[in-house]
Amino acid sequence: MKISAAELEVLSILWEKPGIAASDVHDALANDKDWTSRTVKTLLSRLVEKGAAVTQEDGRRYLYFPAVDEEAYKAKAAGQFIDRVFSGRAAPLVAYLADSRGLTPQDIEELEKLLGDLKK
Amino acid sequence: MKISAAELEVLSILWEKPGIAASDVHDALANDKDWTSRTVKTLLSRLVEKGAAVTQEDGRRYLYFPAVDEEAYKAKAAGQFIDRVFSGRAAPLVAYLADSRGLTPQDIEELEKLLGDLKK
DNA sequence: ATTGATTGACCACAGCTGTAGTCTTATAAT
DNA sequence: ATTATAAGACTACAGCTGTGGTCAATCAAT
Repeated sequence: MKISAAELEVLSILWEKPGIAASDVHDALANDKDWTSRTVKTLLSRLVEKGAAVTQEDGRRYLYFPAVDEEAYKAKAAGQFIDRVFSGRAAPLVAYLADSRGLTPQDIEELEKLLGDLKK
Repeated sequence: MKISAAELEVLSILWEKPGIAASDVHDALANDKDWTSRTVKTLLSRLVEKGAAVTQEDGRRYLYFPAVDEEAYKAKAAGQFIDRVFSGRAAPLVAYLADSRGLTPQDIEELEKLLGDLKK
C-alpha cells in the first residue's frame, strides 16, 4: 500500500472530512495545490484502486472515505522513514529537526511531557 | 536534488567510506541488498548525474565520493518528511514513533538530554 | 427543450525508479 | 598469447507519478 506524496495530500483531506465529494476535495486543496479538478479526481481514483479509499454513491457522484487508518499509516510511515534515512535510530532524527527547523518552545515542552510519560 | 530510496542506500555507503570503488560498494551492500553489481553501478551513475556524488579516476576504474553533505541532506529530508506527513509538527512524529516502535530507554535518555540542551 | 457545466470513465505522456542486459575495452591468469 | 573476467558506457523496459485531456451522460438553468 504505497501512497505517493500527491496521493497523501488527498488522503489527508479524506481523513479530515470523510465522505466528501471530489469537487469538495478540490476546493479543500485549492489553497495549497494548484491542481485542476481532473488531477484531483485522478488521485482519488488511484487511492481507490490502491484500496486506500472507498466510495459510496450519492446520486450521480461519489463520496469518498478513507480506507486506511490515519494513526496506523502515519506510524508506519514514520518507522519506514527512520529506517530509510536514520538507520532506525529515532533520537538523531529529533536532533536534526532541532537543528534544521528549530523546534518551538511549545514543541520542546510537548516532547518533554511525552518523554516523561514514556518513562513510566 | 531528489534522491530515491535505492540511491540513498548507495549514497550512505559513500558517506561511510568516501573514495570507494563500485565493486566495493556492491560488497558493502551485499548483506542487505540483493542487487547485482550492474544495478549498483547504475545507481552510482545516477547519483553522479544528479550531482550527489563525484568520481575520481583510479586506473581503469572510478572511486566514488559523496558530493552532498550528510548532515544537511538528512536535516532537509527530515523537514520534508514532517511537512508531508505531519503537517510540519515534530512532536506528533515522536509520539507516533514511541507508539509504533517503542523508543528504547536509551533513546529516551538521549532525547531528554537533547531537550535539556535545547532549552538553554 | 436547449444548453452549459459537472461527473465519472477512460486515455495520455514524459520523467523517475528499480532492476538489470549488452558491448567494448582492458587486465589478470594461465 | 589466449582467454575469462571486470570496468565503465550505453541501452532497456515496465511500473509508478505528476499532471492533466477527452468523451459520453446527466443535471441545472434558462
